Amino acid sequence: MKHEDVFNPDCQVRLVLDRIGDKWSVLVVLALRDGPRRFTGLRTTIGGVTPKVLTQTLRAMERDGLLTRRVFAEVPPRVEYELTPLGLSLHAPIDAITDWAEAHLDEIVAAREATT
Amino acid sequence: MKHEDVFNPDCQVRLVLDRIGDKWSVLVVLALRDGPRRFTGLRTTIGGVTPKVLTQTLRAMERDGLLTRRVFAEVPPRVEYELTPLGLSLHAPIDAITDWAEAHLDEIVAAREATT
DNA sequence: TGTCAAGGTATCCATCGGATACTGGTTACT
DNA sequence: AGTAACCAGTATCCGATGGATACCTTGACA
Repeated sequence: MKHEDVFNPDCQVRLVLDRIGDKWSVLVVLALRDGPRRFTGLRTTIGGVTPKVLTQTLRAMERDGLLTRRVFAEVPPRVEYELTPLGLSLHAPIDAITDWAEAHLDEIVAAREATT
Repeated sequence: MKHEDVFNPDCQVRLVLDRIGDKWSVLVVLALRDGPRRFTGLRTTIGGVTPKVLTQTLRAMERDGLLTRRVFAEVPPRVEYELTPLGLSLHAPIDAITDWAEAHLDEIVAAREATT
């Protein structure tokens, strides 16, 4: 089964693309690259994300088995997020994209400004 | 400049990620893999996209230099979309993602259903 | 006269992302 | 005793965005 049927809206590869294509998931994976992080740490590291949306993103990624959420019964509360092996394996494709983005950034910016 | 500053909301890599992360752009690139296509061809090939959104996607990709739009002065009208070399170069990272998606699909679906 | 083709717009509505404010339990400080 | 701080989120509201549906144009043809 090659990805010819990616064009089918019910194709499950589409489900995965939508998750990866999510605005914040990629950044969460990058932020967790070097080990577990806490909610506020993620929030301040990833610039521009609001707590509501970060929570939604983390919950969705947890549902999909990309990361684990561990709650410590302490005060003040502590919650640690950590990538699962599945989540870690995302680094390869994500690196492919960020590398591409860095390599071709100027072309895109140039094209965009040419039509201004 | 490594992608440490991807976390900065003003980082331009983020701009590119948002474009790639767009729900339909990836599918457009895949649909144009084998050469130019016409609007209706894209529309029917890519399941579930409405004309308005497809137009928005194509216009944005054109602005960013990922594809060209060629209008033939005929009746009925003919418009062909074709990837630029820049757009073609996207296939490498996109393949990395779709391959990952196909490889880990069942894990994700299993995780998702485990919490149902 | 009416219909069809292709490549879109126009219009409307639902959903989602984002901004801001607030909560709760405990410990530390005054 | 009172109060501020800490952390991980909710609660609420609003504007932007995505999607569904209907419609437009022009020329050939029945």
